Amino acid sequence: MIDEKTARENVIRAADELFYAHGVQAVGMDAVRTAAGVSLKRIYSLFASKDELIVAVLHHRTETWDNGLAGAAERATTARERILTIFDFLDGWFREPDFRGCAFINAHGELGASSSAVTGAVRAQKQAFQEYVARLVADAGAPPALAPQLAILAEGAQTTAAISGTPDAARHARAAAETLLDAAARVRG
Amino acid sequence: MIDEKTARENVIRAADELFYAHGVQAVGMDAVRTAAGVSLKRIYSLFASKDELIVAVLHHRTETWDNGLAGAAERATTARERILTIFDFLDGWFREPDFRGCAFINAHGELGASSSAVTGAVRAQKQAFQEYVARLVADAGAPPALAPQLAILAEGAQTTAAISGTPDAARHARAAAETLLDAAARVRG
DNA sequence: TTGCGCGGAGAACGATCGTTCTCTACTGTA
DNA sequence: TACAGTAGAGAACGATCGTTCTCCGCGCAA
Repeated sequence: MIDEKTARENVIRAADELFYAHGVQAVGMDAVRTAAGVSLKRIYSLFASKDELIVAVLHHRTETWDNGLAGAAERATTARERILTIFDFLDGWFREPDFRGCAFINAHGELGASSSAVTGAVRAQKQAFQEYVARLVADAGAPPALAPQLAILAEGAQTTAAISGTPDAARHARAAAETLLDAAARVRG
Repeated sequence: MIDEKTARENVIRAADELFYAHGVQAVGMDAVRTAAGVSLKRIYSLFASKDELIVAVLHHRTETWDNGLAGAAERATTARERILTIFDFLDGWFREPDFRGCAFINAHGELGASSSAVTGAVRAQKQAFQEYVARLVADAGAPPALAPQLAILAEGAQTTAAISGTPDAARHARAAAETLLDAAARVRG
């Protein structure tokens, strides 16, 4: 038998892929069982309900996102460059063939009205991203008001890329971010 | 009996409110029937399927959105101001108690993977908005590259406001738009 | 070898959904 | 009054979903 940790990971990874590709409600637990290779009984011993599995998947997505962001930031030497790597990271993501928008935004649109657990997980992720941007903005010595503006650019790029089906939004958002950074630098001195 | 036009309007209006408040998949046709006061048989004589009703609702939302945007723009005298009224319009919308994000983004996240008709309607609306912004940018004599940047700000403000539950994003996006407009004017001379 | 406990496969259950069908009541005409 | 046509109310149908239950087979102690 597979040990509990591996089984958990298999279920979350399979559910993540299916939920992201088809939407949460369009994927039945049977499909998760088949994809994960873990029996339904086992799944329900690991997660009390589908709702709990959804939240676990969102937490897993948060880690993936954070790691991707941190990995992209490593290539930068200055705080300003580190901010711009956010949009380079988005650009690479948008070009992945199975890109289908931000899983958190999608989950919120689909379940936000009915599941407060989902709303909480999504809100926590977005707030963490806001704080990440705020740290970078502070490191760059830019005014704090710049942070939510950059975060809004990143959010808008994600929905625009998802709906349009092209990765152009990353480039546009990056250009806007540069303009905002330049303007902030000009004001500062 | 209600005439066909009124029945159609009643169904679309009822479905729009329910879909927006609870999500499309969470609302059954029975609930639409009850809210619209139109029998199921009649609904299915007006719309071949739920999918067709969803698309009709999205078209109705497009008109509402266009009218709201045009109404806000009327108050402006210059092209630059007309661009900024977009964010004033968003601000007012975000403050409505039943605001729950952009219906098109929500519908795309929920059904975009399974219904190409929904994807098409959503994509058409977003493209129309992009073109609207592009016209205003041209009227303002700003470089065309500014248009997608402003549109991305508007999209990002909508998702940020929906998830955070506060209307602050409209103010932040407006400030960013002003900076971008100023920078474009500075370059132009 | 025998008995036991546990896990896998998937059938079963109750609820709900989109869609269709049945039955009844009403309208207008001769 | 008798009749044809239509629309409303909601029951019915088949499918699907989340969740639970049953049955079977395998590994291990004595």
